[in-house]
Amino acid sequence: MEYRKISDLLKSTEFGKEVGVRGWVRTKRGNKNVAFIAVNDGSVIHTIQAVVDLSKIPEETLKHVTTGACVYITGILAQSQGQGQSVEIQTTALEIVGLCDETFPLQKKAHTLEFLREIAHLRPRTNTFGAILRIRHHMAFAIHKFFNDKGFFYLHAPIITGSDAEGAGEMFRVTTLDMNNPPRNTDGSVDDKQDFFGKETNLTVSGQLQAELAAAALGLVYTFGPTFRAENSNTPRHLAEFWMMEPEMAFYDITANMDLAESMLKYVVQYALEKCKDDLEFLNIRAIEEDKTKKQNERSKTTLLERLQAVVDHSFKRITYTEGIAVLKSADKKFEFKPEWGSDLQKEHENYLVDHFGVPVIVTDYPKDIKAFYMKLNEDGKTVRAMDILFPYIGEMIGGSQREENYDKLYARIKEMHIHEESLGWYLETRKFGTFPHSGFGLGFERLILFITGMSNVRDVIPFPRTPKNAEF
RNA sequence: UCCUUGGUAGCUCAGCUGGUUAGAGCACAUGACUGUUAAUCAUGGGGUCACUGGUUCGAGCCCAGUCCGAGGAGCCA
Repeated sequence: MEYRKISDLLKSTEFGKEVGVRGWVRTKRGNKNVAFIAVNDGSVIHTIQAVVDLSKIPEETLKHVTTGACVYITGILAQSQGQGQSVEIQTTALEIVGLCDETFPLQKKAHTLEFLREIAHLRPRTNTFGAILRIRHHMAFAIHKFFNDKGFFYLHAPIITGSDAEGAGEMFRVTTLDMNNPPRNTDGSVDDKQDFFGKETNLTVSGQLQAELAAAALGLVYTFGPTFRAENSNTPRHLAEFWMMEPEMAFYDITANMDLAESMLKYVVQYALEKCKDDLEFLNIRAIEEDKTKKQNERSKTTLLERLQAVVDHSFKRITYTEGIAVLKSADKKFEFKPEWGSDLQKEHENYLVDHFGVPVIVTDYPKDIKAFYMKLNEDGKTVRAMDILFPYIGEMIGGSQREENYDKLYARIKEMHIHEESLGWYLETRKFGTFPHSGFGLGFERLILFITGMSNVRDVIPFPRTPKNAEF
């Protein structure tokens, strides 16, 4: 007898063969003659039904088959006599490996996502989170596959950084100093020279600058790893610890950059539609059910599966920031913030643009003053070669740019923006020694998963979310 | 961080204008039932009304503060 994955057994036609499954009980039903145990092992969203003849299995054993218990079940694979499933196991042996008493918080009913966040150590055992975690895996794999197939090299950017000038937000300090009694300089400031690295260090907020260094040697590279922002952001789209994927391409201009980003997104969405069918169908129904609880005007006009298919089928709309502002100004809608050339697009503006064009929108050529120092200046001297990809429900999915490769212009920009140039000497040297045109972008992985799964809070698409005032589990 | 909103049984929620012993469904326990599909039916146990203080003859309900959650905004991915 061989233990098998439920995903295999549900597809099997080896009726009459003895098989075994190992997993966790989702529900038990029955009467005094027969019991039905639904078992899930995580290999698929579905359960397999084990049929137990009560004259063969002691009642004492069956008593401990409770929701959440871990069981090993052996039996004969058979075509089901019931309606709900095609395959089932006629149980010959049943072993309770892990008891689960009535204090187990997951019940045979729907729970709110808020409650499940409080029991994040148990929520992978729900259908919803099982589906999300499987999809999350497949999406990470699809990203690696996409880039590998295109000849990119996966670069491991450092998690600990000594650079304090990346300008992407508040950082988490990394130190081994005694917080209660740190060594101090004569002026009272903390003496970082005595710290582990001999200087102030932090957790990375981006792997981009390191990726640029590697692109100057390997040509096409990407990073994919955890990223940390100590911002006090309390929104459904922000985490203090999230995963970011950042490709960096030598000899790509902004257009090639956009082409790559668009084809990558289409590739991974298509991959999900093909490889995560069962999970997506479950989440599709889940989203429809959830929608019914909302007010009429807040309900979505499309289903999750329709939105995913639409991304694959349609080209993204590409407009410049200046054109975008013009669209917003002529819009038949009152904005809380008036669209004005020079100020950043507000959430309501992004939403309007995406809604207006009905497809993901790539906005390019933003005013230089609202973008990062490393973006390439356009001939007009006012705008930079930035590109943001805006998605329905999500907002900014990708942010990228062509990089400024001219040493003098980049140096001037660093000065202009009062950035600590000493800590960026190594970065500037890429422009000094064989500088090259290049581009790249950053993709927030959780935001991608949000879009793919139809969930609405990033805290529900990462196993153990870290947010302000919350680092449980 | 700001604005809005919420915290009542293990879970989801009701609780009227401040008035007797705080309710329901699910879950759980016991029993019934010859194949169930979140099985069904009957019976039963289960409460620091987030916390602290105040107003009142009387507070789940009113007031103040604190903690925590959610939504929106900002920051961003």
